[in-house]
Amino acid sequence: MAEEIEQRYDPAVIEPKWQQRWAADPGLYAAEPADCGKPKYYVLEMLPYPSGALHMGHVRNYSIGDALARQMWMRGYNVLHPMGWDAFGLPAENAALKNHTPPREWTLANIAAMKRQFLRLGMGFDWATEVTTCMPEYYRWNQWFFLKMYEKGLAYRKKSKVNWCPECATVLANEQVVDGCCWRHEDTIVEQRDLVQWFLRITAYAEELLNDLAKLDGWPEKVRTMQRNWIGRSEGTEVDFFLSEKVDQGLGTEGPGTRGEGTGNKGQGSGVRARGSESEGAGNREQGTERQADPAAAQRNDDLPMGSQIFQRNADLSMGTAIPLLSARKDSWLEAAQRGNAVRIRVFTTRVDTIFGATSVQLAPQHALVAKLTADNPALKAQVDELIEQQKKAREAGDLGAIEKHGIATGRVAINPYNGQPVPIWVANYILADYGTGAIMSVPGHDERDFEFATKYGLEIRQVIAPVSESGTAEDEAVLPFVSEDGVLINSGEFDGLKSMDAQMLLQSVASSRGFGEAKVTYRLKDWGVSRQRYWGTPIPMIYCDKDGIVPVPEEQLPVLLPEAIEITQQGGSPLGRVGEFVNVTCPKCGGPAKRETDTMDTFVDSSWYFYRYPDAKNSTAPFDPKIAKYWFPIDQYIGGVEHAILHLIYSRFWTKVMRDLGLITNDEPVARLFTQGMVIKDGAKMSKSKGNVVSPDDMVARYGADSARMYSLFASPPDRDLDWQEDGVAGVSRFLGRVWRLVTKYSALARSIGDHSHPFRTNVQTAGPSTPLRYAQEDGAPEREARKPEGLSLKLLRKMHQTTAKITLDFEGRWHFNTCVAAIMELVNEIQGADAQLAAGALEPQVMRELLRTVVLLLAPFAPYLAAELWEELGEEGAVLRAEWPKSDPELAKEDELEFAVQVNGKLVSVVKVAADADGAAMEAAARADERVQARIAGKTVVKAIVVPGKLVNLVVK
RNA sequence: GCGGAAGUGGUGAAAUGGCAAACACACUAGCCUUAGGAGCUAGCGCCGCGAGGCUUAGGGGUUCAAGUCCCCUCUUCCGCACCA
Repeated sequence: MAEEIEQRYDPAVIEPKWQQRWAADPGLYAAEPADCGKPKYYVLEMLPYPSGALHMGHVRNYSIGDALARQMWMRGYNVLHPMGWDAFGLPAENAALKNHTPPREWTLANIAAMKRQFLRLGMGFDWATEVTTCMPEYYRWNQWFFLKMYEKGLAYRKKSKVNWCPECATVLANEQVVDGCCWRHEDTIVEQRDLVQWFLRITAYAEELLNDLAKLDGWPEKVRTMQRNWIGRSEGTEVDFFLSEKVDQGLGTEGPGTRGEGTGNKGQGSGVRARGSESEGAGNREQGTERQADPAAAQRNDDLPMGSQIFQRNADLSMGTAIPLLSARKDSWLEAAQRGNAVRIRVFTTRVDTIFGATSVQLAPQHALVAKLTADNPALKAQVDELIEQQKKAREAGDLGAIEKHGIATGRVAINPYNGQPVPIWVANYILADYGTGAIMSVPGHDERDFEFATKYGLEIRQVIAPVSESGTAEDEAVLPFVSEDGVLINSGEFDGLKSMDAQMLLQSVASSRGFGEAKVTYRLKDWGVSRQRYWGTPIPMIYCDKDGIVPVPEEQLPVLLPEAIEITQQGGSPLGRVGEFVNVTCPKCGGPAKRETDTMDTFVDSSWYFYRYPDAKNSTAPFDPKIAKYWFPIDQYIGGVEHAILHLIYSRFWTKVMRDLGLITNDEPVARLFTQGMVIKDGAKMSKSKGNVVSPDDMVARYGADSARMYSLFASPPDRDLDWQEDGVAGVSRFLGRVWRLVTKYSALARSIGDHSHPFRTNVQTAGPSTPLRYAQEDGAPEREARKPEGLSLKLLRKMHQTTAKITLDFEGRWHFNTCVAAIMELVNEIQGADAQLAAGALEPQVMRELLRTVVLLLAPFAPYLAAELWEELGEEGAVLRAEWPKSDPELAKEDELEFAVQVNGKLVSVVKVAADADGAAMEAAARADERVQARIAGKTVVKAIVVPGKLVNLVVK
C-alpha cells in the first residue's frame, strides 16, 4: 500500500531534489573555454527587469531558450547560456517613494526572489556569469563607453526640445514615446520641454544601421521592416527659396535657424486676407507679385530662356553639357538675391523635379522664420499660436496623421530660385518643425497633402509632370494630383521633356553649382537623448567647471559611484542634484571647484551591451576581453519579445558598431538570429492586474510542477504565436508526464537488468559530429555489433521511435514547432503504452525496452529537465542527462514497410489502399484500379488520365 | 490611409499543393475503487436512422488535386502614419 502511493509522479518531490543536486554542481551549465574543440553556441534570452516576480511571458521566453540550450548541449556544442538583470530604472525609485526602501535594497531583494524562481523552474543558466547592471562593476563600463564616445564626438550636449513625462519626472527618448504618451505610462501625455541634454550620435551610423539590415537574414522580416521604417531614410534635395524682401540686413543665409527681425508692417492683416483668398482662385500669385520688393525678380520672364533648347525635348539627358550650360547661366534676380544676402527659406523635398509646380512655400508653425515674421504682427502671431496648439493637441492624441489641415498666409513672398517666380509663404499645421528643414515647397499638382491644402485655400494647382503613355510620349491629360515618379516634365522651362528621375539629378546639380541647394539625405531617426533626471541609473561621468567648461571624468577615477542613502523625491529635478558631496568636486583640469553632471543615463544604455559582458563577466580592467568576445560573437540565437524590435535592438546594433570602431570587437552586428516569441494571453486578453487575469508562475509550479508549466508553455502553441493560457492544459501535460513516469518506472528494472549497454538494432553505426545530427553514433567505447533487423512489436515501436527522433531533431534545426515536438513524444509514449499488455507479457527484449525508454527520456530532456533527470537515473544511466548524447535517427529503421496511399477519382477521395513500401507508381496504379470502391466509381467510364504521385496518391480522371 | 500577420471543431491547435481536424483540453458513456486535480476503455466537425452528403471567414480563379498558390471582399491583431 505505502509503496503504491509512492509510485505516483510527484514533481513536488522530484524537482526540489534535482534542484539541490544541480545547485551543488555549478559547472553543469558552464560554458567551456574557446580551446575546448567544440563548436560554440551562444543562446541568449532577453534579461528581465527585476520587478520582483517572473510572469508567464518570462516562463515562456526562458522555456524556449532553455530547451534550445539543452538540446545544443546534448548535441555536443559548447553552449553559453547566461542570465542577468536589467536592474536600473524608475520602478525602484517609485518603490522607494512608496515604501521608503532604498532602490538598491529593493532591487537586490527582487533579484534574489526572481533568481529563486528561475532556479525552481530549473532553467539551465550559468549563474557564475550573472550580470547585474546596477552594480558598479558593470555600470563603470557604461561610463567608460560614454567617455570613449565623448572623445570620438559621439556623445555631445545640446539644448533641445525634449519629451518630458510628468509621471516619470524625466526626459524620454523619441523611441520611448508611444502615441504621444509615455511608454511606461500609457495614459500620461508627454510634454515638450527645452532642456540641455546629452545625446549619443546614433545618426552617425544611420546609413550603416539601415544597410546592414540586409545582412540580418536570421531576423524576422517584421523586425527589419520596423527598423527600416524607424530609421526612415529619405533621399531628396534641399533648395533655398529667397525671401523677396530682407528681414534683416545682417543675417539670413541659414535655413530653419534663420534669425532676424521681421519688418512686420507689410504682413499686417495678411492673415485675414488668406481666408478671403479662398474664392480668389489663383489670386495669390498676383498677391505675391505685387508685394515683390526685389525689382530684379520682376524681370524673371526676360531672364528665363524659356524657348531655348539646352537639350531636346524627350532626348536623352546629356548631363555633361547640360550642367555647365545651366550652371554658367546668370540670372540677374538670382545674383541680386545672393549678393544682397536675401533671407533664404530652405525647403526639403524628395520631388525637386516638380519644383516648377510649386505654388506656395509652407513653413512649420515653429519654424524660426515664422517667429520673425510675426514679431510685429500680433494678429498673425495669434493665428500661428493656434496652429501650434492644434499640432500639439494632435501630437498628444497620437493622431498627427488625422489633423485637419489649417494654414495662414503670411502675406510674404518667396522666390523660386529656378525660375524667379514668386510664391506666397504660408504657415501650416501639417508641417513638422523637426523633420527636414521644417519648410516645404507646396506642389498641389503632384502631392496629395498639398493638393488637399491648395483646394481648401484656393491656391493655384499647376501640372508639371505628365504621365508617359505606352508609346513613351507625354500625355498632357492626367488626374491631379498625379504623384507618380513615372512621368516627364512639362511647364518646366528648359527642363521640359526630362524624365522625373533624370530631372531630379539635373536640378540637384544645378542647385549646388549655383549655390542655392544640394542633394540631401534625411532620416527620421534622431540622435539618442540619454540624459535622465533620475537617481537610479548610471551617473554620467562629466564635470562642469567655470573655468574649463565641460570636463570628462578621468578614466582612472571611474566609476563615478551613485551615492547611497539619499532621499528620493520626484520634485525639483534630479535627486543627485541635492547631494552636495556628489555634486561638488574639484575640476580634474584646474583643481578648482566644479560640479558634477547630476543626470543619469537612460537604462537602455545598460541593455545595449550587457551580452558582451557575460562571457567575461568578472573582468575588472576592461568591459571584456576582445579575444573572448571574438570567440563568442555574434550571438547565435537571441530570443525575446517583439516589443523590443526598435528600442533595445537598434540601440544594441548601434553600440556594437561603436565598439567595433573602438577596436573592441570585429563583428558588425551583435545577433545572427533573432526570434520573437508571441505573448501569453488569458481569456483572449493580455494578462494584467487591472483585468484580473494574471496567472502566477509560482502557483503553476506549486500545483503542477515546473516541468508541466514549462512544457505546457511550449505545447499550447508554436512559439512565435500568442499563447492562450488554459490551466486545464497544464493539468493535461502534467498527466502526460505522470504517464511517462509510470511507464519508465514500470519497466526500468527490466532495462537496468542488462549489463551490456550496446544497441542491437542499429544499422548504420558511425560516429558523427555535432553538425551531423541525423547520422547514427555508437555509444562511447561500445563495440560495433552486427546489425539485426527487428521484427513484430520491436520493429513497430522502434520505427515510431526513430520517426519521432527525426521529427524533433529537424524541428530544433529551424522550424521550432515545439508544440508538435511535444505532441510527437506523446504519440510515441501512447504507442508504447498501447502495447502494455504485450510488454507486461514480456514481448520485448530488454535491450529494445531499454532503448525505447532511454530515447523517450532523452527526447523529453530539453522540455522537462527535472523528470528527464529523475528517469535517467531511474534507468541506471550515469552522468547528467544534459550531457548525454542526443539520440540519432536511423533512416533505415524509421522507414515504413507498408505504404498507405489515397485514391481519388476526379480529385475526390474514394479509397485508401495499401501496398508494399517499395512499390513503384505502376504498382500503385494497379492496386488502385483493383480496389472495389474505385471499381464501382469508374465502372462504365473511361479513365482519361491517371496521376500517380509515388508514395502519396493516385488520382484517376474519368469521363 | 499604407504595410504586415492571421482567420480551421465547443477550446488550444495539426497538416513540404496530395487522406482536413494529428496531439491535447473540454464534454458524453462505461469500467476501476486507493473516491483522485487519479487510472483505464470507447465516443466526440456539421447534416442524416442510414447509404451518403457537406465542411478550413465569404466570393471568384489556377490545378488532375487548394486550408495551403493568385485576385476581390469581410473581420481581428500588429507596425507605420500629413516624415515633404
